Formats: sequence, C-alpha cells, structure tokens
Amino acid sequence: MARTVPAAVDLRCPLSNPLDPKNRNCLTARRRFFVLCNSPESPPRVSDRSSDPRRKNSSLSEQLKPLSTSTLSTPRTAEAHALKSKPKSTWVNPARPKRSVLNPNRQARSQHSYNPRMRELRLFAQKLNEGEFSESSFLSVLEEIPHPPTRENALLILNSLKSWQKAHLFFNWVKTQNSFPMETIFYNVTMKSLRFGRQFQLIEELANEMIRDEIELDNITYSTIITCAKRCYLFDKAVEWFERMYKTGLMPDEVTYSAILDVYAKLGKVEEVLSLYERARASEWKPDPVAFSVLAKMFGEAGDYDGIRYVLEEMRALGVKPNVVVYNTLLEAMGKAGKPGLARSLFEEMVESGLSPNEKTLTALIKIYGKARWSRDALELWERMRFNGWPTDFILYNTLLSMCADLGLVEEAERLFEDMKQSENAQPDSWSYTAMLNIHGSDGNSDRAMELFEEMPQFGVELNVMGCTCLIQCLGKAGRVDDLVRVFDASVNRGVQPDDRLCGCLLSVASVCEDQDDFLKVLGCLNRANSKLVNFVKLLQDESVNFEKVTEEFKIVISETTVEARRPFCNCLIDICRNQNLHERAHELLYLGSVYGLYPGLHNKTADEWSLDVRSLSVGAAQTALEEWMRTLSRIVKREEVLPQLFSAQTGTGTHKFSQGLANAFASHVSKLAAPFRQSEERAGMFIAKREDLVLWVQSQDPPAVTA
DNA sequence: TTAGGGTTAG
Repeated sequence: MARTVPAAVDLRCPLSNPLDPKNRNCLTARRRFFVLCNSPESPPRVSDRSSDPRRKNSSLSEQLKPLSTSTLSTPRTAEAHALKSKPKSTWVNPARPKRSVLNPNRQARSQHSYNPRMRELRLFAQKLNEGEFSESSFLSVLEEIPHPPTRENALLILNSLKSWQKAHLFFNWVKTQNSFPMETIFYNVTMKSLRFGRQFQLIEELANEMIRDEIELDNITYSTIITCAKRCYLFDKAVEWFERMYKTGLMPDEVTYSAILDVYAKLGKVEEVLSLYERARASEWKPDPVAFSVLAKMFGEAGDYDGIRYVLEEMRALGVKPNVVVYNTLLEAMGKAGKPGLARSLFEEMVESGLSPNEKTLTALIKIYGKARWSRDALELWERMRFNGWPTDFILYNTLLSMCADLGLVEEAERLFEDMKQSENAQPDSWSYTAMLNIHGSDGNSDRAMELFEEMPQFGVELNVMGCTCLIQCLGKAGRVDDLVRVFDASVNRGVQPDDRLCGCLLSVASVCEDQDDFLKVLGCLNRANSKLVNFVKLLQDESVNFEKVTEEFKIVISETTVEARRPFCNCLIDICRNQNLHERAHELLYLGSVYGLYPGLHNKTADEWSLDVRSLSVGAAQTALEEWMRTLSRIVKREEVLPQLFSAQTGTGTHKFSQGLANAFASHVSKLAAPFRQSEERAGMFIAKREDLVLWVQSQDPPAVTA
C-alpha cells in the first residue's frame, strides 16, 4: 500500500506521524515515515550505522537500533521537531537499492539420487522404529545393518527414524563408524528430529560441535535451532542464534527470516517485527503467505485492527494470494479485534476464492459468532459444514458446544453431542461434558445434568473442576442439596481440585439455602475446599464480633482469593448476611468491598444525573447498595445540599437466555421501600427517579425506613 | 516428521 501513495507526502498531516497516540497503530504512517527517514533526501537524525560498510557483520539488532530508537520510539518532542524541520520531504521509492537484510533466494536442498538398497534399508529402519530398545541393545541392533553405513545409506536411515532418541543415537553411532566426514545435512536431519522432542539443549550442543569441527551451519541449521528455541519458549536463545548467524556473515533466507519474525512477534515486540519487515521489503523481498500469517497472528494477539487491515492491504498490493492458514489466522485475529462482521465477509471471500475451509477455519468462525451472540449465523454455518462435508474434529465440536452453552441452544447441543458419540474422530471428552453440564445446568435441567455426570465414567471421561462447578450450581438451583453433597464428595474423591470458582459456586448455593440444615451441608462441602472462608462466614454470624475484626478477617480472606473470584465472594457473603437477617453486616461487607476496589464504578455522578450501577452485584448486594444510596441521599436532603435533576439505577437486562435478571428483584425491592424509581421505557434495565419525587419520599420517611 | 518457517477450545 505504501507503494501506491502519491509522490509527495505532507509530513504535517497528523496521520503521517506514527508516534501520535491517535495513530499508534497506523501502519501506513509508520511505513511512510520509515521510508522518509531513510531516504537520501531526508537523512536520518542519528547516524545510520547499518549503512556503514565497516559494520558489515554487525548484528541485526544493532542494525535495527537506529530504526527502533530513532524512528519508532523517539520521544514525541524529537518527533515533532523532525516533522517541523522537514515539512516538505519528498516521497521516494522505498525499493531503492540498499543493503539487504535477507537473501532473496531460498537455500536449495541437495538432490539425492535413488538408492538401490532402499528396500532393505527401509525395512531395517522400520525394525529400529518398532522395537523398544535400551541404548546398548539399540547399538547392538545397529551392527546388523544390512549394508555398510555409507553417506547415502546412513542418511536414508536417519531420515526414517521417528523418535528423537533413536535418531540421536544413530547419528552418534554413524560418527563413530568414521565411514565418511560428517556434513551439515546429518546435523540438520538430527536437529529436526530433536526439535520434535523439544530437546533444545541437545540441539545447541550439536550446533556448538559443528562450530568446533568447522562444519558449516546453513540456513536450514539456523532455522531449525531458532524454531526449536521458540517451541521451547527460549526466545532469548532464538534471538541469540539469529544474531550469531548474522555475525558470521551468513544472510538469512526467507524461511529463517520469517522464523525470527515470529520470535519477535511472540515476544510481543511489534515495532521490531515491523522494522524487520520493512527492512526486508526495502531489499525487494516479496513476503510469502507464511510471513503474512506471522504478521496477522501478531496483530490478532494485540487486537490491532489497523494492523490486520495492513496485512490484507499489503497482500493485495503485492498480489500475494492468502492460503487457508493465512485466512485462518486473519479470521482469528478479526475475532480478537472484535470484528465479527468483517470476519464473516472475509470467510465468504475465502470460500469464493475457491479455498475450502478446514476445521481450524470453522472453529475460529464459530467462536466469533458465539462471542458475538450471532446464533443464526452460527447455526447456518453448522448447516453449511454438514452440507459441504467440511472437515470437523473434536475441537470444532467442542467449540460448537460452548457456543450452544453461551447462546442457550439446548436441543442443538444435544444433537451435536449425539453426533460426537457417533463419530470416529470426535468422541466427547471432558470439555464436551463440561459444555453439556453447563448447558443443562443453566437450563435448570438437573436430571439430565446428573445423567451426564453418571455416564462419564462409563465413557472413560474424567470430570474436571469446571464441569463439577456447573453441576454443583445446577443442583444448588434445583435445591437438591443431598445430591450436591454426593457429587462434590465424589468429584473430590475422583481427583477434582476445588478452585475459587467452585468455592464461589458453593458459597452462592449456601446464600440461597432457605433450610438451615441444607445451609450447613453446603458449608460442610465448602469447608473441605476452603475452611478459612467457612470460618469467616461463621464470624459474620456472630453478632458479638465488631467491625474491626470483620475488616481484618475480610482482608485476609479476600487477599487469598484470586482476583476474578473476589467480587463474587463478596456478593455471596452479602447475600448470606441478608438471608440470615444480618442486614448491618451486609452493609459492612458492601462498604469493605467498595474500599477494596471490588465494586469500581458503582456510583457515577454528573451535574445532571447521579447513578448507581449494580450490574455486577448480586441481588442482595444490589438491594444493600440501593439502601445505602438512599441513606446517603436522605442525609444530603436533610443538609439541603445541591442535588441533580435525575437519579438512575442500572440493573442491566441480562442478555443471556438463562439469566435471571437483576431487574425484577430490584423492582420488587424498590416497591418494598416505596421508593419513587420507575423502570425507564427508553433505557432498558434502567430505573429512574426525579429529584422532586425522591426528596418528597425521603421527607416522608420518618423514621427513615432505609436506615433501619 | 523423510534437511528449515505460519493457524484451532472455558
């Protein structure tokens, strides 16, 4: 796309400033700016060390320094200065000759001729592959090799060995035979095998051996080392070996280059990736689909929609046709950037271009439709999949089931689940059962949920903590406390490790128990998982305990809880207090929850409107918050302070098919208090009161009901 | 896996 921009670029245009926060992601601007900074008409602000011939073998990161420090990360003031001093720079051809960063020709593979002893050697390799050997027995079998281990014979066997251990042993054995001098290709084949076993240390040892024995490391060697380091999450090692290659004077070809692009991308170093990409483009490199896939993945991870668009436009401008992997990566990226509509169009474009989607394509799309709550699109896609015979696998099925759970599609989920049971390649696993338990749990069908729980061992599927949580929630809602206890005990005995979400679930069941025996039974389960939490519940029930003690214990319990579970815990604790007629304790807990940041954005004030946002609160917590708010307003009215025109309380509508909706509970509490809030007709899930009505109501409260 | 690079699930 940069190649199609007009001949002159006005740098004063804000879009041309890549460091303007508004344009942080504007890659067009970055590209233009890059080119301008490195054009002869616009000399770089700092000396461009990469163009210094004396620095021929400097590492790439050193070469990139002038770029990353001056072009992409310069403080904004320096940037502004540069822009001011060069207002009328001229656009130049970015493809002008400059020192390359990569070799445009991919390293050629050596040709191998037909080996007349192929059959016997393959059979021998098969014998080595199939047997279970100790190291010594493997070596003794090697002595039975049907033909001498010449270069070609040894290479054929080495290529045929499947396990990295055997390949490594064979490689070392060949070396001891001294039949021929070891060559790069032997190291490369062995390294590839070691990479399957993620044996980076062994690979590095081999690489150092090559250096010691002066055996040439080529692009294949380096790319194998780099990708192995990457797969072992040893990104620093990957970069280290890439730099080492540069220092030896070996130019990477596009395979090594995209491997290192991916390393920087996985490190989240977007600027470095772009610098590398731009550098290579300036060397007249035409990126291939793999390179674009790397870029697309990187932008997807960052949720950077401008970046995704840039990838699409670059491909279009360069005439590179995306393949299925590129489409998959782009679709996934669109999903992460929150663009379901664009993902849908891109998918249609892919099908129209004649490409057939694979299971990964469909998984990405189903996930996007589920997240966007586009049930019609999701189900239509499912129909198309069946009609066209597009490939499926268990991940796709599980994604479909999760989508059904999110959208409340019970019958569809049962059909899919049945399909899975009938299938050969997608038998239900613990994910599938979890999704099914979630669906029936949310639907309130505890019988079906229990049926699923009982059948799991028959199919050899282990229950996981999430499935257990769904089932416990379902049984709790159905009031089947004895079954709940049985399921909990069985789950823990089967190896489920309760986490904070499961504890939160038990706590929420406890909060709705009307029967004291049931309440104690649920707390008994919770005690097995989190005894401190149970002790805290008991402490709350003890009216002789003062607020300071509650504060102290609250702090301990909450700080030991994962961040995501803190607010649910606090909500449930408030609900428990209200159910046990401990209203003041509920108010104390709401106060503590607010102090410790569990309810950010609960109160919002503008000059015209004060609002209470209870969408993340439980019913009891929302009631408590409303009461607290009314107490505060009473005090303000009494003090005759300034009040806004409008008061609003936001409960939300609950988009989920199964959601109970906070609105109804809130409405009945408002009516119990006889407070003048009315549900808004224009704004769904919103309760509104006018200042005059609220003031009259507050004044009529004598003694104020809400302060009780 | 037949000497090297990129894509799927709470």
